[in-house]
Amino acid sequence: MPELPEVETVRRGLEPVCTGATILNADIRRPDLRWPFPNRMAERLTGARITGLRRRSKYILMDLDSGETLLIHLGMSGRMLITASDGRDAMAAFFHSLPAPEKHDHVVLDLDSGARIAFNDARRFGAMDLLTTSDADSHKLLANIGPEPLGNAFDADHLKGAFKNRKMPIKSALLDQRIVAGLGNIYVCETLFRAGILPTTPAGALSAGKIETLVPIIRDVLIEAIEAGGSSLRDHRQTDGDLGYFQHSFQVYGRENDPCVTPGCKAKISRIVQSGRSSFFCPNCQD
DNA sequence: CTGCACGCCTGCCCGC
DNA sequence: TGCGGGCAGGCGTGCA
Repeated sequence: MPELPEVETVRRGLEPVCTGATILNADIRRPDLRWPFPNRMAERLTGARITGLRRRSKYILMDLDSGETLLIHLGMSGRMLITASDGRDAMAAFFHSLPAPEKHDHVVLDLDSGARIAFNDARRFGAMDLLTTSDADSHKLLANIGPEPLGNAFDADHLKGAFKNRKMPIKSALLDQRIVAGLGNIYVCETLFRAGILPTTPAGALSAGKIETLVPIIRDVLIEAIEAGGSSLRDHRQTDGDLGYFQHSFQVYGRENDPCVTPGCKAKISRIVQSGRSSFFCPNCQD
């Protein structure tokens, strides 16, 4: 599932073919994803030049020279597929060479670079919106998101404040986007394993020392996953269609009943359900 | 305010 | 081989 590292990987894949390119055609192939598309989205995208691609939490922000920003959320199964970015003459590419849209290609952008960007999302938990670039941070979906875990605003003091007096299990707290941006189920499980913290521990019960170790562990887990090109599981693919491979590095996620990777630990990985989501942990290494 | 259940949506995988 | 059910889960909504 696209969490922060996968979204960052997609952003990095899109950047070289998008930045500086003009959208020649926008094909909106259904009226909605999770929510209806904004009014006249195709018209507002057509002719706009892409000035940059940013990421905020799990959202991709495509800035346009029209003064608007296309907000993209991949949801659970969303992918951005790039095809035909081979430098051929753009018009020839349009009329002769681009592949037909595939199933679940809901929005297809043709760029003057000859690239075709297809937003493909089987489950349609994804979303798109167009917002005024200067107001992007106050957009409803972005306004209440916490600090970027790889940024300077994320530190132990921030977490201590967020966790204080909270009875919510640490698993849920780290999934709460208002506390820290971009973490999903996979990386929270991996983080808590590395930190030696049981997912059921009330956030407010964590010692200052544990919270201090949590910060660099969260950063390391995310950075390693970004460097590995994002994980994939069943749905997520990188922009070129290849599967990511951080999935091979999971130490607990998806490993129920498998042996713990800690040398000398003979325990098996457990799975419990918290707030309807699976938590994987080692009952011996985490407490 | 807090914490949690629910629904959205489809594909995949398992068991029969 | 086909089919039903469970599961995956980000995130907004609504409830206690």
